[in-house]
Amino acid sequence: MLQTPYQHTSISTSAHLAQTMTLLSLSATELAEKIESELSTNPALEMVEERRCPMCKRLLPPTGSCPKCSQPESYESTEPIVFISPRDDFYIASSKSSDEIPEEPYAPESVDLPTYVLTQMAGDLAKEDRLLAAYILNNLDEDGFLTTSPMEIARYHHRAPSEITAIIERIKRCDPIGVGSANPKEAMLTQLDVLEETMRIPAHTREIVQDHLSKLSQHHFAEIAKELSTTATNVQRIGDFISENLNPFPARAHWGDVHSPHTENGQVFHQPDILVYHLNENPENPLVVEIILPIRGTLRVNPLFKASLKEVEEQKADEWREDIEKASLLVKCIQQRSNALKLLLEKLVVYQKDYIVGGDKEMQPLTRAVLARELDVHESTISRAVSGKTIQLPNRKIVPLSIFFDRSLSHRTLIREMIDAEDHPLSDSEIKDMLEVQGIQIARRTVAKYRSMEGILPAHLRHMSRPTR
DNA sequence: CTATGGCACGGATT
DNA sequence: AATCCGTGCCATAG
Repeated sequence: MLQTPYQHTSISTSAHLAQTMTLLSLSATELAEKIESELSTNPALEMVEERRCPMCKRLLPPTGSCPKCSQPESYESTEPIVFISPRDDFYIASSKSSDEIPEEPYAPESVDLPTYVLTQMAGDLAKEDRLLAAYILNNLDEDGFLTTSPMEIARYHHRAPSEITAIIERIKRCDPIGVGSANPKEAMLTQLDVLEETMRIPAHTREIVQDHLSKLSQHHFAEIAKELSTTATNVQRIGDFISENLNPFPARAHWGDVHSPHTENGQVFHQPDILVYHLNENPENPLVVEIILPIRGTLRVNPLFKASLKEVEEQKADEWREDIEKASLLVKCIQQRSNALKLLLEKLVVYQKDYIVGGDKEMQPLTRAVLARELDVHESTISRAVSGKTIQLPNRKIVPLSIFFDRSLSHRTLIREMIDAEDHPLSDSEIKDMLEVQGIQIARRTVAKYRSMEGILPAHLRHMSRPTR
C-alpha cells in the first residue's frame, strides 16, 4: 500500500534527482528561504494565495476552517492522520533591507531586529546615545551578538568606553533579552539577571552558566557536580532549568536554525518541521501529524507567463523557457519532498506510536536502514529526510526527528527510573543484571556510559541523598 | 577485590 | 570516507 510514487514517474534528469535530494534535506525554515529566493528571481514562478483544507484538499474561503473537516467526531479510524500543512504563520519573510544586516531571521513584528530593539529604548535615550545604540545594534551578527569590542566602538565614536558598555547593558535588557551580548554565556547571564527579579533561581545556576556551559551541553553532569560539591541530579535539574528558561541565542528566539545543540530534555530547537498531536487534544483520538510546508497558498508556474511565451522574441524565449523549466522543476521537487516526508512519517508514527504517546522509555530501537527497506527507498533518502528536522510531540516538546532513531533512549530512561526508585545504591553491574531480567542485554560498560549520559553519579557517590518526588 | 572511567577497536550509521 | 556507538581491556580509586 505504501509505495514510492516516483519510482514509476519517469521524470529523470539528474537535475531532478539532485534537487529533490537537496530539498529533502532542508528544514522547513530553510525551505522557506529557498522558496522565497526562488520566487524573487524566477518570474515564471508564482504563488497563488488560495487556501486548501489540509486534510481533504478542498478549496477554502480566505478565512475560517474547512466546514467538513473541522468536525473531529467524524474520525473513527485509529490510524494516524498524516498530512501536509501549508501555513504562513510559520514564516514571515524578512525584508532584506540594507546590506548592513543580512537577512536577519528575527522578526517578531516583521521589523528588523535593530529597529525592534531600538524602539524599546528610544524613549529614554539622549539623541546622541540613540545614534550610538543604533550603530551598535546594526553591528550585531545574525545571532544577535555584538562581535565588535566596546573599545573599538568607543574609539570610533570618540566616546568613553564606559559609556559604550553602559549602553550595551541597556540593550541587553531589551526584549530578546541578551541581545548585544558578546557570546551565548553573556546573554544567558543577562537573562538570569532579569529572571532573578521575578523568580527564584536554583542555587549554582549562575556558576554553571559562568564556568561549566560546555560540560553541561555534553551532559557531563557528574563532573560539574563534583566541582560544585552537589549531586549530579541537582546539576541536571539546573540544566533543565537553564534549557527551559535561558536562550543562548536571543536573536533566534523564534526562528533559529537547527544546528544548535540540544540539551537533555532541553529544547533549544525552535520552529518544528512536523507537529504530532492528538486530534482535538483528546488522547482518545487518533494522532494527527502535520508536516509543515512553509508557504501560504500554492506554488505553481505562472500560466500567464507560460502563455505569453509565444509572443516573445526568439532570443528571449529561450531564457523564458528555461525559467519555466526551473519553476516547474521546483514545484515538482517540493511535491516530492512533501510526499517523501509523508510516507516516512506514516511509517515512523506508527512504529514509534508508543513513544509519542507514552514517553521516552517506550522508544523503539529503529535504524534508518530498516525503514529504508520498508519504504523501498535508499538509506540516504531517509537520512536526508530526517536530518536537520524537528518534530513537536503531543506534550509540546520539540525534539529532533532523529530521536526516533536513538537506539539507547529507552534504555537510558529505564536506567534512570531504576536508580530513581532504588532503595540502595545500585552498582552498574547490578543494573546490568536487572536489565537482563527484563530481557535487555547490554554490557556493564554500557550501563556506565548511559548512567553518566543521564548525569547520574556512580553508586558509591550516590548514597541515598535524593529529594525526588 | 570491586566499581568505574579512559582508551581504543570494530562494526554500524550517515 | 567520516563519524558515532557499544564494548572489551586495563589502570586506578576506594
